[in-house]
Order: sequence, then structure tokens, then C-alpha cells
Amino acid sequence: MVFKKRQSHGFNNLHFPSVPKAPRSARRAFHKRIVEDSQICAFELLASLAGKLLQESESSSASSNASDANDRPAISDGVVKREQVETKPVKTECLDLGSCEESIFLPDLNEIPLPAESDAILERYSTVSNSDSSEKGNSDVKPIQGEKAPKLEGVPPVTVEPCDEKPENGVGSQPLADGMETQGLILDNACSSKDPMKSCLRNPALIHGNGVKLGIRDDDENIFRFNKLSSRRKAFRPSSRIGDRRIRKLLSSKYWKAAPKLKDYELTRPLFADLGMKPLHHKRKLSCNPDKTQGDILYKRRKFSDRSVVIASDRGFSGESVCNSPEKGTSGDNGSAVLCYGENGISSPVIGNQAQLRSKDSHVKLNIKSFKIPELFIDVPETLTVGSLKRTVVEAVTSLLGGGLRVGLVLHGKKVRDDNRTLLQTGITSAESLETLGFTLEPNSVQAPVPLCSEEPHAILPCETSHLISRSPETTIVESLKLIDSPRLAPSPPTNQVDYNSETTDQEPLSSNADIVADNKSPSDSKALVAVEPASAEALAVVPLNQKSRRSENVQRRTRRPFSVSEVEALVQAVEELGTGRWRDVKLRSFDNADHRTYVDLKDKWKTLVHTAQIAPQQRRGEPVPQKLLDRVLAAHSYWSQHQAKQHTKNAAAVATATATATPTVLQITDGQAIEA
DNA sequence: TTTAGGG
DNA sequence: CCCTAAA
Repeated sequence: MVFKKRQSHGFNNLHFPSVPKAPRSARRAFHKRIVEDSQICAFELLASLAGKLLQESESSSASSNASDANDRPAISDGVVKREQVETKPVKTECLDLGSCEESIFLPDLNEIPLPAESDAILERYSTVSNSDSSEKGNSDVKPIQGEKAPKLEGVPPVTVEPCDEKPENGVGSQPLADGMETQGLILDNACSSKDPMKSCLRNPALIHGNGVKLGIRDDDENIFRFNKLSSRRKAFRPSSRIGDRRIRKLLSSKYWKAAPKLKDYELTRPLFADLGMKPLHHKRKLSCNPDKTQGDILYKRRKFSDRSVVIASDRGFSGESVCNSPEKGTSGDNGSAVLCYGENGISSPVIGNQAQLRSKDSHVKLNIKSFKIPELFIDVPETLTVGSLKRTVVEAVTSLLGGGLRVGLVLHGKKVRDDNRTLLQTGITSAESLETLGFTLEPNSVQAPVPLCSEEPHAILPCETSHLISRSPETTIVESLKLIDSPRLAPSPPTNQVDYNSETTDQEPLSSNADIVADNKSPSDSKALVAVEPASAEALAVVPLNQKSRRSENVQRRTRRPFSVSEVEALVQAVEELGTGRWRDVKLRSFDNADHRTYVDLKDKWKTLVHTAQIAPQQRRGEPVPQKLLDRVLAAHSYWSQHQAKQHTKNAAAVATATATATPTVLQITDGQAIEA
């Protein structure tokens, strides 16, 4: 407004002063790059070896014969040993890259019975792990099960749980008496052989992973870890949600991975609920280029969000549409279960079908047909184009999912809150109980919602304009982490691995609960989306990796959340008053309740706004920002470029003055002092 | 923790 | 958006 006026006085013709950038010495730590470079060779070499492994494992898919075992071990050995020497984390390699490439789930504490064919693999790992021991075979495998304390005092040599013992530790039959908490659960949709999960589960190597350590984690340790995490969180600034960013960051967008085949109007995703299961993250490809992998993931997610979603007027998707999933036929024995959403007033109609079976091997098998996304409210002008509406909806959905959903468990109409109990203990094993078992998708409400528009909690809210405002609350779902972290670890074959640090006590466990979301590559009906509840994932997160690599490879990008026009307006307003160097203030002033907008985000947005304003309208992308606002952006940018925002209120006043009088003369004043004078 | 900039 | 040197 005022700025505009000023601008009309000739500023449009001016070259906006290129703000003298503060001298920036080479900020990047060169040594880092050097280090990385130096590892490339080894990296690639290992990658290629891994590739070999892959081929071999594929060619000899069904069974790992002796020759195979002999062939690969050498490689694996080298890799693993090296890791042990150079970096504490130990991981288990996933040998079968086939179906597991995209999704691998590793039940954390307990494993499922392993097929005989897995012995060779396990053995090999056992051998490798226990490098100190020259012996091979199960005998040298240190059974973890039953040990209560050892885990913490663990020593370098990794102990791999022999497959033979799995059954004992298995979900269905594990002894609960010794205090061990059995958290692992495998939701095995045995209905379809095409099921990617199943295929993964069939692969012992994958399952085995090195959840080993985790397998012996008992309550005490869980508590320990939990406390630790808690204290860490306390350290964050309470008033601002910014502090939670780190955590949220980890949580933000990876819980949901959609398979390429998601059907429109349907979000079907077998889900690993919070039953203590932990899908294990794995290296999806042998590629030694983490970026590529990452890009792949992002691409898929985007693809997912591109799917159309019906705007639920009230009831949302009809149960029918959901149930029409391709797999329907395979689950004639479905015990219908109720899947409802929301506990806070959000619609929670029954929306899915879920087959629940009790398998012969004491596993509880669940087949959650689909989950409906929570209700969305979208308010757009009549003049909006269909295309825009679609995008709007996509954004809403994406935003919602990105904001986090958590899974709740309902049994006999009651919420099952104790995440640490086993299914057995909870009684989720009998056929009867399964029939009353339900999962709920609940928006997370940990954080105060962003009160921008309506009171409707946890939903995409209607606002004055056509933009959406997501109030997706904090999520408790934890994002998956890449467990193979440092470059030197990367080359390992697609593996699920759970790392732990038994010896490095001073190492901090990953701040986030590692859980995994795996993509399904399975062609048709696989639409697995996996989410894991933090509590259960808690035990899983223990990779003693250094901050650097952790951040660079484990952290998933936050979901993109384009600024709405109103947000831009608020930002412009704030900057006009506060200047461009006080982003924290801007945040506090205008985005204090927008958890997902950090001051860095605001700063970045401003940067792009300035850029946008400077380019031709045709070159602009995304939701168009009113020229009016862009003009203000330029004006403010110009102004503050000359008037360092060093004095707060004074400058604010100065701005007001300047804008009011809006004359080139005023703008030539070089600083607040001058203005004052 | 914030700021400031490059990626 | 991310990452991070600097302040």
C-alpha cells in the first residue's frame, strides 16, 4: 500500500539495489568435501561388489547354496568387518534384493521363524559378526535371547541371533516371563503371494537384520532411552515449536510411502500399526549415490500426492470404494474390522476392511484394506479452475499426511494404549478379539493447532481465500531412517539393518525413533504404506552415527508446503515493519502459531518472493502471488536494503514514515539514524 | 539459537 | 527446503 505508493514514484524503474551481501568466507568446510571424495572410490567399489551380490542372490534366488555362500561371504565379511573397525554400527546385509528392494520390514525384537534356507545367510552373518571367533555355525552365535543385561554392556562383536532361536522369541510364542518385552509383530498378509511385505518377510536375511541387539532390549532399556529422548526434548525451547523441528523433521514426511499403484479415491495401505513392529529401513538400491535414492523416494511420494483424492463432504470415502481394492477377492475370509479416524471430532466412519487371521505359527496376521484419510475442508472460490482445485486437494492431503497421523488401536471398543504390551498380552490373538480389533488414524494433536481459520481441529481449513491452511499437528509417527549411514556403510547391499551401539555408551541414540516406511514395488495390488508408532520404534533407533552423516542421509526432507497468499501477505506485512534481518521476530509476530514455518522458512520465502517479484510474470510458477503483494515485496526489499534493520521500533516507525511520505528522497536515506535526524 | 547465504 | 558458517 504505502510502499506501493512509493514505488509508483519511480521505484519501478529503479534497479533494486543489490544488497551488498555480507562477506562470506568460504563457509563450507572443505575438509568435509575432501573426506567425502576420498571415500568415493571405496564407496563405489563396495557398491559394485554389492551389485554382484545382488545378481548372485537373484540368480540363485530360492536357495543359497554353498557356492553362493562361499562367494559372497568374502565380500560381506570385508564390509562388515570394516564397519566394525571403523564405525561402531553393525548392520546386517540384506542379501535378497529382489522383492525387498523396495520394502523391507524388520520386526524389531522378535523375528519370525526363519526358513531353513536362511541358515546359510544367517550363519554367515553370525560368523562375520563374531569376527573374534574363528568358529562358524550357530555355536558361535551368541544367543541374545534371555540375556537381560548384556545388551548394554555389549561389546563390539555383534551377536546375531541364530535363526533357530527365532521361534522361541517369536511373537506368538515368546516367553514373556523373563521380563523381555516382545514387541515385534509381523503383519503378514499371507493372502497374496504378491504381497511385497510377505515376500520380504520370507526373506530371512531381511528379517533377521541386526535387530539382534534390539531383541534383547528390555523394558529398562526402553525406559532409559525414552527418558533420554525426553530430556532432549525438554531442552528445546518450550514456547516455540521451532525446537521440535528437528524431531518433526524426522517425522514429517516419510511415514507414508505410497506404492505407485494407488488407486484414485482410495488410499489403501496395509499398515503396520503401533504394535511394536518396526519396519526396518534399508538401502533401497545398491547405488552408492544416496542422492539418487533419495530422489527416488521423493519422486514416489510426489506421485502419491498426485493421486486424486475425493473431498469428503462429511463421510469421506465410502466404505465401498475403499473395499473395492483389488485384493478384495483374496480375502474372502476377511473378518471385517472397523477402521475409523479421528478422535477429535474428525469424521471417523468405518472405512475399511481388514482381514485378520490367526496364522498357524502364532503370528497375528492382519490385512488392513485401507485407511481413509481424515476429513478435509476445502474452501475455494467459484472461479477457481478445476485444475487448481485438484492441486489444492492434493496439497491438502499432502499437508495432512505430512503433518502426521498416528495410528491407534482399538480392541473391544477400547483404545489400547500400552504400546509395550505384546499382542499376546493384550489379547490380540484370538479370533474373537481380532474381530473387534480396529485401527484408527488420528491426527496428531501434540502441538497446539495453528489457529488460523476455524476451530476445526486437525484439518485443512477453509480460509478467506483459496488457499489452504494446514493445521496438521505434530506427528508422533516417526520417520524412517536410513540406517546405513556413513558413506563407507552405504555400499552394503540393500539391507535392513538395525544398528545399535552397545559399546559406545556416550553415543546418543538417534533422536528420532527409527521406523521404517517402505515402498512397494510390487506391481499391482501392493499399496503398502507403513507407519510405525514411535514407542515401538524407540527401541530400534540406535545407530551410533555421527551427526553429520546422520543429518545428511537419514533425514528426510520436510514435505513441501507452499505459502498461501495470506501467508505471503502476513510475511510481507511483517517484513515491512520489521525489516529483513529479523526473521525470528517475523516468525514470532506473524507465524508464531504456524509450527511448520520456521524463521528460516520465512527468510527463504522472502528470498524467493523477492526473486519472484523481479522476474517476468510468465516465469513465475506455483500459486500466483498478487502483483500487489509483489510490489510491496520489492518496495520493502528495497527499503530495507538501505536501511539496516538495526533498530527495532525506531525503524519500524521510520518505515512507516518513509512509506507514508514515500518519496525517493526518503529512500535515499541510508540508515535509521538519518531517518531519525 | 539466529542470521545470512549458498545449494 | 536443506545445510551450515558465523555471529
